[in-house]
Order: sequence, then structure tokens, then C-alpha cells
Amino acid sequence: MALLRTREAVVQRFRTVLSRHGLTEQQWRILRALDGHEGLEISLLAEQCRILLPSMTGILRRMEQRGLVRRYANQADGRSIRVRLTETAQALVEEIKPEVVGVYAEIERILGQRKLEQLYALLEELEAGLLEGGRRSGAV
Amino acid sequence: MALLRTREAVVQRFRTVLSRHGLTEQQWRILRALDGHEGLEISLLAEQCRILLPSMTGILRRMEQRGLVRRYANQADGRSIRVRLTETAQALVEEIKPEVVGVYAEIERILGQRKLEQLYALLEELEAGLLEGGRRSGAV
DNA sequence: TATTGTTATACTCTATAACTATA
DNA sequence: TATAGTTATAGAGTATAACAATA
Repeated sequence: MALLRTREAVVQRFRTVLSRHGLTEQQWRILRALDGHEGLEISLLAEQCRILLPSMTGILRRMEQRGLVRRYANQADGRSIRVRLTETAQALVEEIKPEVVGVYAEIERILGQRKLEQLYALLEELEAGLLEGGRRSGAV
Repeated sequence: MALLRTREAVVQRFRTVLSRHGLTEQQWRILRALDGHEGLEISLLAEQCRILLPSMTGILRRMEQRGLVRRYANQADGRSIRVRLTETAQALVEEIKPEVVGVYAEIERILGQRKLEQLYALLEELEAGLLEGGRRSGAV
């Protein structure tokens, strides 16, 4: 249960930071995924952010209304739609980054650098394995 | 971001298992917290599960309607209410446990026992530190 | 026919403020 | 006055199925 419980404590930290800027955790994942990209297809974005497509539609609609993202058509394939950040969104990401870094700094203060790196490595390995397994055998 | 991203993969595993039994992650946390206890006060339960009281009211109402928990008054203090599992709920917990263990087994298969223990220890330490810090300095 | 994305629908949780009743 | 819990509200994400447009 440790992962689930700890997650709750960590996520609440992030939610506090993000909600001050009117963002949810999912919206932040989308901002981060799009940051530094010319534009991503919605289905690719959904996969990277681990958000289902119907949820994605709603989340992107809210973000678009708020002027954070823009949809634009893909000339090569009329079905697919790409999304990219507006300048407003890029500025917002830069504004929030330091605060998010603050949360990580708190974590590092608690664990120390060596253990934080250990934790990070373990999580990466676990994530890779879970995705791999998920692809192979479907959801557990 | 590793913790947030990995969390998503892990949580989706659990959600898959739990939703087959019509449970949410929060309801599972409550079931686990109450399992093996005579009864817990709602505010204590909320703290342990990291769920806000107003959310708790709704979640408990749904669980009570489904016959999983029962509220009963505290004679010593007319304001506080205790909650405990019904036999149905206890049977359900026993039924689900092996499946949840299956998810942990998958994690152990990915990381190996030694690394899993490492991960567990790091998370425990992080959680304790976050709670400590949260109590001391407020959110973030 | 298969794929990309949206719509429809119903449910659950989050979060804040206001309120009730006990203490 | 303070505490335990509920109610009222509004908003947001999850999940499944059905659908439209394009390939």
C-alpha cells in the first residue's frame, strides 16, 4: 500500500501548487507533455499522459477555452488533430516550474540526494516494466 | 515527474482490479483502514485515508447504501460517529486481497525482491517526512 | 473496414463555505 | 466558542458505448 498512500501525500502537495494556478494534475501533465514540442497528435498525447481519449476531449476543451492550447488540423491525415501550447501556456509553465521544483526540493530535503536518485531509478524501472507488461498482457 | 507518472501506471492497475468489484481506490483505502478494527471515528478515518470530511460523507453514504459499512453513535461524545465494516465488506476484502496481491506480485516480478524492499523503505521514509513537514509548515 | 476523435451519459471525487448539533 | 460531521454547490476526471468523418 505504500505507493498508493505515499502518492496521496505527494499528489496533494502538487495539487496545492497547481490549483493556485487553476490547473489540475492532468492539465499539468498535458502542459509538460506539450512543452517544447511543435505539436502532438491527440491520441499520442493521451497515451503519454495516460488519459483516455474521451476524457482528453473534455480536458482539452477546457484548456482551449482558457487559451492554453490550440487544435489544428493535420494536412496529411484528415482524421488526426494536433495540439500545441499557446504563448500564454508557455509563460504559465515557466511560472509554475519553480514552484513544482520547490516540491521536489522538499522531497530531496527529506530523503537526501542519494536516496532521491535511488527512488527515481526504481520508479523509472517500475514504470517501464508496468508499461511493458501492460502492453503484453492487458491490464492485470 | 517520475512519481506522478509511475503512480498513474500503478493506480490504473489497481483501478482495474477494484472496479471489477465496483470499488473506487478511495473506497478500498477505507476498507483497508477499517479492516481489523472494531470501529473508527470518521475524522480519524478521513485523516488516515487522506480524504476530506465532506468527501468522506458522500463516500460513506454510498458504501453504507451498498451494505459495506455501518455508522454507529459514540456514547462518550454525541458529536463523533464511528464506522465499521459489515460482514459483507469483510468477505469482500478477503475476496479482493489476492487480486491486489497479484498486482504487488507483478511489481515484485519487475523489480525483484531486493529492489521492491528498497522502494518500499524509501516511500515509507518519504511519506513520514511529507506528513511531518505538512504538519509543520502547511501545504508545500 | 479500421482509425481518430467527439458526443452522450452516469458516476465518483475534490474543494470551499455554510450550517447543525453537541461539548 | 470549538469540534464533528453534514449539506450545498460547482467543477473536473473516469469509463463505456455509440457515433461521425476520414482512410
